[in-house]
Amino acid sequence: MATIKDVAKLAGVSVATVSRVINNTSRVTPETREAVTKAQDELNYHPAVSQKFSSRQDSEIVGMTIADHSDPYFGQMVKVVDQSATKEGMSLIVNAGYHDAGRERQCIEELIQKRCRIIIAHTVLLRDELLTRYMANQKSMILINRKLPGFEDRCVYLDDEGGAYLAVKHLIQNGHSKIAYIRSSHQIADAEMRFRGYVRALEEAGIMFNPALVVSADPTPQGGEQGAEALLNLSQQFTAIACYNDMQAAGAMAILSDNDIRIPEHVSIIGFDNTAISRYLHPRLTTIMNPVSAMAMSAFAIGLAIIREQDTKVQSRVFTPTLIKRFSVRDLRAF
Amino acid sequence: MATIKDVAKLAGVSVATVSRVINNTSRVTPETREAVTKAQDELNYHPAVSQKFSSRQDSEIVGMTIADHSDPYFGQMVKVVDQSATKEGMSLIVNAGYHDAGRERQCIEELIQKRCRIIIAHTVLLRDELLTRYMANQKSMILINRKLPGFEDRCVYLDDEGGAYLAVKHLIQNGHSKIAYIRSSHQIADAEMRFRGYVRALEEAGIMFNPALVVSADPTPQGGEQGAEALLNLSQQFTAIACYNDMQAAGAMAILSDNDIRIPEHVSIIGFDNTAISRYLHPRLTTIMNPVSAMAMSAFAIGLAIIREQDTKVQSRVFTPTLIKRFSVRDLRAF
DNA sequence: GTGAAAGCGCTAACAA
DNA sequence: TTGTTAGCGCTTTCAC
Repeated sequence: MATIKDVAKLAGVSVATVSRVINNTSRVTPETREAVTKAQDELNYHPAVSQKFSSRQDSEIVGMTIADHSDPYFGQMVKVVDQSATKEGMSLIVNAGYHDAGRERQCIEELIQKRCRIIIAHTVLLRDELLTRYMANQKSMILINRKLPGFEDRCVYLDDEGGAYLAVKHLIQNGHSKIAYIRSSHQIADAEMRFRGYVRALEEAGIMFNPALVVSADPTPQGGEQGAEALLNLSQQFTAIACYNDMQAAGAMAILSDNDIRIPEHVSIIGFDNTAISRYLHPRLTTIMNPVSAMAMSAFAIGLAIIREQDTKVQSRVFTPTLIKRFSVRDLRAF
Repeated sequence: MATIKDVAKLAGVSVATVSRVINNTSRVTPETREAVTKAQDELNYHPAVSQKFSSRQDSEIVGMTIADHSDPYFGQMVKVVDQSATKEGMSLIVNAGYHDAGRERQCIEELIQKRCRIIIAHTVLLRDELLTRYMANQKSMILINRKLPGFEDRCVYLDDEGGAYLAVKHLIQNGHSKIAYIRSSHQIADAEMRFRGYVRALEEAGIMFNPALVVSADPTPQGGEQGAEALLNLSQQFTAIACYNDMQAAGAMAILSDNDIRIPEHVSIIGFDNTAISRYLHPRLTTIMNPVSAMAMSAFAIGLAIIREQDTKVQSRVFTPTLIKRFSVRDLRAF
């Protein structure tokens, strides 16, 4: 691989001059520029970015940690941050932890070692203590989907409890009272919060919480299938199922349909997240809007404000989920 | 941010020693190691990776370009490469071009500038000429989903034409002859190849190709909706629709269903790619398996073999799609 | 086992 | 406008 020296030699100029034409950081005669450019592509020269910033302080790269590249939920987040970063002339690196605490930590460590200017971390398995240390040292590190005591101004998250509450309340308002819940088997905060929202909605309506109506499964379509099967095997009565997320809802719907249980005629179902898929299920799935893109944008904006030393108060931190009515919930009161 | 110097000073040793304990590249007394480690986390020191490799030749990073982070199709690819890379102790950087030729080029350029050891490029808009130049200079650059003349040994791709042929042939074998096709509006090779497969299957069966039965749309659910609407408005007769991909099929199914057209009773439908979503549509979608993961693994393996100077002949390059029968195609001959 | 010092490829200050 | 040179933070010889 050719270096700046090679280019300089071939063009008959100094490395400084080459550097100048590359970054056009100062005036250069058309002839020298020409000579340099020519040498440059004759040698197929590509400046090594890592060196570019080694002499200076900064790096112009934003780092991000997510759980899983193949999960469209994160895909959406990454896309938004990527495009925002590009707009600011920064590049993006994203590391995935795949639901493993050790890897999650390594992801963050790697971003620090790569000297990212901004770090947006979706980390769910790291202990508060460790995370606190990272946050304290990385001034432009933002947490997404997590509320860390002492760093509220750098946390962006959804009101998960409120979202689930909204979902279940919607079912109740439609006359449902025997409401099953498929929760996420992952030991993470939002799983717990959503579950609490379910319980609160029930309590508020004076409906007895029945533990037998709650099953735990992976937050995936497969999980939804298993959850629905478990629910059917219980032979408990229920007229509706609330799910941890749309993926589970998709799986559950498939199983119900396989068993000739019609949605929403026989059983109503409600999801969470408003994943792209939810609009294309049959029937189109009623769900809770999770403004992932807006949250990701906000996280990036906060990070940017920090490194630009601008006011950071403008950005939203906690996001409110909203109900998206489609066709998977039946109004029992009408009959 | 603390540097290796700071650590050395605090630990009362030389930078060389610090470097040694960090990489444990040579024996060090337990006491010095202890002192260094202590200084290290007292200062919250994280070695700057970019510098680590600046003195040497290599970088231990693999780069990848894709079209869109939010597309699960690419998410799957990225995940596989990520995990393979991690297994080899390498890290991954991925850049997305978002269906823009300029950005696509920039993505590759960036990976080169970051000195990736292996580059896996999914690039569809770059001209052969330009790509040839990159391939010639980057010996461990692999193309995915593209066949570039002269570099066949570094191209991994699917037989798209064969896949679409398979899909349409399946419809024909089930007694269909009025078969509509929703093609991708993107000007890319695989869109063209899949379309050709459709035409060839028709021709081979002696069915007249009817241009009026072909509509063009985005390779997304929205595109599928538009495509299906267009098809319905044409008021042409058809008993089946073959789609460019599963996303389009999902959108098309929703529209048909909205119009009380039953699948597969009234209209059969077949997708392409076997995206996760396809199993959860109603009815479960018959589609063509696109072994993205296997292809991505193979691409990485080829890259790895190249930098390891190992035999590269072992890996598969062209992948064969297979039919996945589910419930969206009706057998007309049975009636 | 450890340190001094050269070198990696680049930028930026300072001279010319 | 251009060249010289110090320096960025790290690794790696080569002595000791």
